[in-house]
Amino acid sequence: MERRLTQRGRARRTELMTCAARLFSDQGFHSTSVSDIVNTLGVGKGVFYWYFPSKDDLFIEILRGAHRDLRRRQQAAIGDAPDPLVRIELGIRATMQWFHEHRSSFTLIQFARTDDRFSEVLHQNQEVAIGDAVRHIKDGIVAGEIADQVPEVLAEAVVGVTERLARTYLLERDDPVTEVADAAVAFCLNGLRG
Amino acid sequence: MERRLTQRGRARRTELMTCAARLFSDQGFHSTSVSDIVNTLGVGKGVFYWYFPSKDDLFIEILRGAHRDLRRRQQAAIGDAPDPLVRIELGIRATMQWFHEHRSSFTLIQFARTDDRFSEVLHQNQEVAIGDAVRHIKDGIVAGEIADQVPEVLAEAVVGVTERLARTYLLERDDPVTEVADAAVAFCLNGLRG
Amino acid sequence: MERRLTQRGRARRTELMTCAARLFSDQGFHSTSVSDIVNTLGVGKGVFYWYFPSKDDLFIEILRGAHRDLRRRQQAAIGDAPDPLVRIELGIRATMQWFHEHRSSFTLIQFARTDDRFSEVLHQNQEVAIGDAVRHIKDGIVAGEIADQVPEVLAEAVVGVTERLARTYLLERDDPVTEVADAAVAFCLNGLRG
Amino acid sequence: MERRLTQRGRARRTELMTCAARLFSDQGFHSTSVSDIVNTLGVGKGVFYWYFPSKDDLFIEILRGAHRDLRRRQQAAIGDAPDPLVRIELGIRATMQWFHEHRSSFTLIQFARTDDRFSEVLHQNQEVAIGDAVRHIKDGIVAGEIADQVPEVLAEAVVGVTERLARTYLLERDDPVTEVADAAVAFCLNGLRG
DNA sequence: TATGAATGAGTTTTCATTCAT
DNA sequence: GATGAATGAAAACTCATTCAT
Repeated sequence: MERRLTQRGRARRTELMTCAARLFSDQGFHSTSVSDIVNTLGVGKGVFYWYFPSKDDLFIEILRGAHRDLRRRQQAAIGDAPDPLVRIELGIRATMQWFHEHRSSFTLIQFARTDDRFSEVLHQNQEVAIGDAVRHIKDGIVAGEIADQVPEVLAEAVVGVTERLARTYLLERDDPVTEVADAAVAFCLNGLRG
Repeated sequence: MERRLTQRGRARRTELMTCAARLFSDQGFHSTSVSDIVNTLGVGKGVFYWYFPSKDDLFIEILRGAHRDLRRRQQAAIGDAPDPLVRIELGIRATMQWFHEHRSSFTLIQFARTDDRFSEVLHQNQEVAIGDAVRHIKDGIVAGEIADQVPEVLAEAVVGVTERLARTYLLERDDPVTEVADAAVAFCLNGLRG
Repeated sequence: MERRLTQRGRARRTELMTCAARLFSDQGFHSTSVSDIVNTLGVGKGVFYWYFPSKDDLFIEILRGAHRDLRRRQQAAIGDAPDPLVRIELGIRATMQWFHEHRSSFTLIQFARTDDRFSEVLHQNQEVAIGDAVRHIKDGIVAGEIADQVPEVLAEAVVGVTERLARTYLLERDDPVTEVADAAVAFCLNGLRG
Repeated sequence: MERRLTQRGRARRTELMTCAARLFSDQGFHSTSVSDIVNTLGVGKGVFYWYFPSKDDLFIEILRGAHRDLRRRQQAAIGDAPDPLVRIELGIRATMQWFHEHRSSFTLIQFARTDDRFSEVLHQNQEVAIGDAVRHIKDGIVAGEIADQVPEVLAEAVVGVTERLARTYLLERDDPVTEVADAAVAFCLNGLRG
């Protein structure tokens, strides 16, 4: 039941999502109750169900928002750079930067993968993301800059490196983003060139 | 409170762990209740708590067991191969093979990362695993076969590729292990050589 | 987490306390489950935990309330009677009367003493009660009406007599309060005079 | 089903009772499980049910034993002293001494009073104890040494003082027995003389 | 006698969701 | 729009007791 919200209503909604995202990533989705969320904001429980049909739906919206944001960032960074390898490099760097600025979203995405109810949502987004990378890789193969391997697999590998380094060095430690990005780019470009 | 278990007791315990691991990975940790586990085995609820102090503890034991097993497999595969790059390749292949045979454990590990109560356990094991890889990489650098980069970072990258490809192609799809392993090895060795 | 209760909420809360107190004293604390309480009132189980964080907390509140009430009664009865022995007599009589009207509270207090989780609460209150009596006794000693013994010990003795007679004759039998009070007063005043 | 026990069997039984009594008084009856008891002794659970039909029965036996022991002590102390007041004094002192040496039993008795399943057992014993005291008091009244009041009530008062002082000064604090006994005796004899 | 294994009803507590006001 | 109250199924865990060996 799509609600038509007033100005103030939209603010409330956003407030709820931000607060929930923080709690989810701090304490985990399961350990955060709807009560926790509304208590943190100091509002009644009805408020929550006025804006969201369920806790799951809220989480899904958060996920969708995060992915939308990340993708926007990647596209903005890549712009219209002509060289495929450069596009990939810019994509990796933008991703790192975004993970760095949105640690909590990162955690949420990791969790969502482990729960069937949410992994579905991720898949859609993942496919888009991988699809983007695949296009650049295909271009690179055509241009002879990238080894002639299955592009999807190469894309997955790049994503694997990026996420892993992000988790280890940006989340668990707090290393400088540029250095981590440098390392990811170096490893990936070598991996791609073959 | 360490219990002295009989032959039969040890069997039960193992039975519980196996059953729980399967359920956890099929339905998720939170969606699997202790009742589910004991009902699946057709035993009373007390049985569970005779062997494990809590659901969390059981899970932790499962995690520990899985990591122990994986590591044994890696070490067995690597044997005493002299060349660092070969060692790494053998490690990657063994890991892929193990992930393929123990999909459920793989899922559990992914989940464990998202919950503070369990991630701690993983960290200890991860450090061991990364440590293993780092040693080979250092050897490779000395031998001039691997680019002179921070060994830990390279190790993380290799693990990132391996896990990502395993998840996408072994779990979500059901592709042939050798091919997936080939791809991972190719990408990683290129990435390492720099 | 202090809740802001409405008129109706406060009524429910009181209802729960009254009902629980009765059940606890009739069947014992351990033999009364939270289910018993909510079923008796014909409400859902969540109601209980909306008003009290735990069964233990509820019991502690009941204890606190009882003691507060008893003390008010004693102070009202004593008023500003000038003579120390008279004050003590009025205190004993008020206590007897209160025990008579609140048999259930009496039972609860007896039980609370046997459990470490609750005895602590009692101690605080007991100290207040003994403190009251001690003051009168000191006055009595100064006035030469009471033997020059350790006031605290005398106070404890008076309390011992009062509680014991209350239990035996008011709870177990159902003797007339005034007679029991007369007996307690007589014995105590003689004991005090020395 | 009365068991005929071997020498060793009787020892085991006693061992169980002693151990249980200590645990019950330390942690409370309800908080001590049969498992706690057998684990403390390092034996299997079957042992318990070989010697006792149930946890309740064990507790009742402990209570009976304690009272039997206390009474023996009182009678031994009183001996054949001719004067009623002296007999009472000796009884009080013996009781204090016993409470001092058997704090744990004291705690158990207090608890037993709050549970219908056990209070019955106590009542039988209490009546015996009060009966003893009543006899002395009647003698004292006849001899003109004690005020002409209802003997049962006076006996209860004496018991009330004794138990209260024992609890406060022997259990909660750890005051010297003789002094506490002196105080109890003084207060009671004055109370009785009228 | 003794042990470890098993039972299962029962307990406290949580929490997503709904409802009356 | 918003609140506090209420629901009730379900979860984790306990424990006196019984049983097979």
